[in-house]
Amino acid sequence: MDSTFLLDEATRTSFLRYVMESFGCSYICLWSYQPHPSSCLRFLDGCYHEENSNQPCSSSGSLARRLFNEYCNSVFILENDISRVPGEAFKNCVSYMELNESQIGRMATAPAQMKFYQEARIKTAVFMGCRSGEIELGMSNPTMKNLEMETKNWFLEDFSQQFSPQFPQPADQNRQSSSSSRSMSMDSPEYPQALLFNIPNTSYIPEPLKEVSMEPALGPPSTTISTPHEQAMQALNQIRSLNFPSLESEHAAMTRAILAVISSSPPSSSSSSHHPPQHNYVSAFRNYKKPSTAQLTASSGRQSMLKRSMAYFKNLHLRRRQELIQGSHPSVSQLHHMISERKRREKLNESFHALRTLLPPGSKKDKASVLSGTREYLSSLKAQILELTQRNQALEAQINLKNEGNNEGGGDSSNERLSVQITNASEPTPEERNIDLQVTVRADCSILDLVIRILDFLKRVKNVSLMSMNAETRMAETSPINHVILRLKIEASEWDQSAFEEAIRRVVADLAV
Amino acid sequence: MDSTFLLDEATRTSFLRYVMESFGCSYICLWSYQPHPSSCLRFLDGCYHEENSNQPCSSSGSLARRLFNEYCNSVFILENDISRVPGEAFKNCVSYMELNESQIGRMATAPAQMKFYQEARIKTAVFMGCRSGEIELGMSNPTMKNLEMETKNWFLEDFSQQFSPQFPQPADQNRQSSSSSRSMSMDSPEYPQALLFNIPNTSYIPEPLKEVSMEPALGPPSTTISTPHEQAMQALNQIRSLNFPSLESEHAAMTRAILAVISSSPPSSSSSSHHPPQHNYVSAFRNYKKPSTAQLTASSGRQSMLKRSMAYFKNLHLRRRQELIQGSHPSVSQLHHMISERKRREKLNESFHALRTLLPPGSKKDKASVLSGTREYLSSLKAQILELTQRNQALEAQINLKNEGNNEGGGDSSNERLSVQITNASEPTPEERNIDLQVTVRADCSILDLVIRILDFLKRVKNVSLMSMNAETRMAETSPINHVILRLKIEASEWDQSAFEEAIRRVVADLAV
DNA sequence: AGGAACACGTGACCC
DNA sequence: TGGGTCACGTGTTCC
Repeated sequence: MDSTFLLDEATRTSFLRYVMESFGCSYICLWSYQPHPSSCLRFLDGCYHEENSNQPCSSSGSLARRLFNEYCNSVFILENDISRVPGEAFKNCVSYMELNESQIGRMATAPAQMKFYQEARIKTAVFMGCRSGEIELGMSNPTMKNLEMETKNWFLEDFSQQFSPQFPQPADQNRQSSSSSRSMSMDSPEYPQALLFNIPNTSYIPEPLKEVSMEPALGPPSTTISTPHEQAMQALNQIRSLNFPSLESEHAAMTRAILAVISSSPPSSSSSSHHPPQHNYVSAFRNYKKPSTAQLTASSGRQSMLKRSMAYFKNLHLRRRQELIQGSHPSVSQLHHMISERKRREKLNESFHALRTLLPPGSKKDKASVLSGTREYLSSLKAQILELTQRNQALEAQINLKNEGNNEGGGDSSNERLSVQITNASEPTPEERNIDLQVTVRADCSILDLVIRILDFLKRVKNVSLMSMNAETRMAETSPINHVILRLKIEASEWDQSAFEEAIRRVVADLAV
Repeated sequence: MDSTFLLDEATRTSFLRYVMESFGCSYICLWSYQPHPSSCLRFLDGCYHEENSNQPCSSSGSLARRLFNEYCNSVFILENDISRVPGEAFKNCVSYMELNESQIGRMATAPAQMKFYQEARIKTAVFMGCRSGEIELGMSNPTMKNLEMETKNWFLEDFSQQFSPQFPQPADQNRQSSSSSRSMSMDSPEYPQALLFNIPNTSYIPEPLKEVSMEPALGPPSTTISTPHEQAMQALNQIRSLNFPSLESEHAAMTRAILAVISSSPPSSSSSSHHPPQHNYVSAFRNYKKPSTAQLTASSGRQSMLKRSMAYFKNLHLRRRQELIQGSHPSVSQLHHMISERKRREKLNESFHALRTLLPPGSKKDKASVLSGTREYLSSLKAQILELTQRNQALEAQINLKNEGNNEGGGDSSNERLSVQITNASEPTPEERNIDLQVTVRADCSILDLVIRILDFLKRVKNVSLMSMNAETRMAETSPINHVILRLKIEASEWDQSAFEEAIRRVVADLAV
């Protein structure tokens, strides 16, 4: 959820307002952590939406709104020994913390804050902590089912923590403590319309839907419903399927809505620029796969979050309906699954990105190319290593024993008295090649003679010149080891390596006793 | 489609029968290419399903069935100059070839074949060529829309060819030649039920559906329908949605059906073993991700094809409905998209497999691990290379310029052509000392000669033995620099170093021009 | 337009 | 039985 804090101001405000309207919560606040003077949380962004029904809306802004503004101007010093909100979720790194009415009354400390909660009739408040600070949202209505899942799906990021947060509950509470934090008092049944207070009346409902939107007027209570939860859900669904009779229409409406909200660049009042069904949603949705400007703040920037929101909303209605059919289990399970899958994908993509940074630059950026490119690159590296190691072995053999016959038994791999090896010192070209000729004689012969023989022989061979050479005698337990390495340049178009090797072998054969 | 030929007999037979029933075609034949005696196509597998309606079904099998069997026993020699079916699609590597009634009458050559076509009232025949042979299927009903796409989706594999096959059409034809091979004569309107002749009656319809299957009896002709295509489609959809009232039911029914067919191991008559809703579908669907037995015949084995079929059928109904809404274009486009995506995925997975073979064995097999493992491995290889190269450089530097500053200034400190230096390699003792003899010749002489001279001289000197030596030619701007370093052991109590040096100098003097 | 590439949500499967 | 992995079909964006 840190990415919410990282959004630019316009997008963030729009996003928050949209989230608020979608959830039907009364207010939403971003509390930003600021270490400067002393560790504290300060208001970063947020808004409050008033119930326009039963409130004696005074001249300029209601009392609740004034209290909200005052609350927002408060600063919350973080202290270790006091449990208060906001602050508690941030301090303890609790990603989700849901409080009921009595709890918020107990944990609120600022005077304006407490008065605001009462005046706005806040029944449930949620505090979500992250590295950047804390997100607070509250609602004055019966909470949605699985509010935790819904909010987490919006704000997401580290979902690896457990689902039922064990935040430090205030010890005393006389209400029902039904182990699940979703427990909610349903004693004051509000009008279900208030749940989505903004959807039916605001003007961003697409035109073709307005005619039919009010037709089936909230059918009779009907059909015995058991739990309050199901009641709420039923009401919610009725509202949704009431305003959006068909699936496609709802998708279109949602899409248009979020686009209208998002693409309004100035974060001014929420009631302007309502007619853009012209497809100018260029602001936040282009640059689909171009995070090339080295931004990449979190693993998923704003685009990811916005697109995620879109997709989420598209499927919300479907999931809701299915939820009604077979209880809440598949939904929470599904959401869990969905989020896990997202995580998996993100992980995989990160790996892809990481991998491609290791590849030689200039290669294609697409996923398949990364894979095949990696394959080639890997084999080339392996070949290079092979070449280097054997070259290194030659050099090391040459130097190691420069000092003295030092180490253990082995020495060379073979136990023959005479060993002649030829390796390519560099990539051979048709008309020229550099080779390393390595001769090892395990016998008590004079290395002087050995070298002279070889050099004499080389002198008689045409087109072969000596680039450099190296010779030494190393003492082993049985017999001294005479080791000669010569780098030769062959300037011949045709080159019989095995014949050359055999010739060398004959030249020095009788020295190997 | 070669994979169809590669299935084991039981699965293949079941699969073919299922395809046949799904498409509502009358018969289906696999013609296998056999080069042995002479290039020919022979019957490999297939079956014929009779219209059970208006045929005077004689004692044991109808006339059409006997003709079909005779047709299957025919052998089709492949000849270059004759266009006949089967054979034409295989010869020309045409992956899809759709013939109408008059065309099959013209291109059929075997007598039994021709009679069978007539007797069974085959209106459309499709021949699909592949490397293994040819797949033929025919139907006596108005063909489905986009038959080509449907069949290709079943048999798939190389779909990269163009969509409208330009197979060698028989030159003469007096019917409508409407450019698209989908054109079909609709002059004999059959009962729409015949399209899926088997579904409503066969016994593998799951029980809970049978009660409702006949309820809404094929509503009135109603609702002005324009083209024959739409007419057929509408009928088809009515049938489908008539027998399977809900989507989920259809999915379940399809699943159960294909499982029942597939899991019957003996390929006997199609009416046995009908009650296995017990989940024993172990035969073809386990080993979901274990092609580890080095089989992997084609890029997609039997499991892939079967699962593909399942998924296809699940979505068929949906696509049909959508097809009705917005014409045929999105369907063909969608299918294309789908298949391309499949190809892309297969490619990616192949890359994954290939990559994982390059990784050090014993690492995890899962995709993310392959990626991250590759990342580590790659960095480790890179580090190894870096280490090796700089070790190499160090070694080479150590060898090359054992002693003095060679590089920047003007090569060696002295500008003489010949330089002979002697330094103590270790602390000399009275009776033995190790010295480094360093000879540098700035002239275009042969380093070979230089070394030989020195060694020859050393050989003649008593009490001096060669421990190790090193020689190389380095290119400088003016003339090449020949550099020889020898470590000598002197076993003499008295040692005149300057005399020795002078002797060396004389030995190589004339080489320094 | 039309292919290529990607991300998404979902069903299935294995441990 | 749930977390993790995979493949699938689809929507979307870029070229």
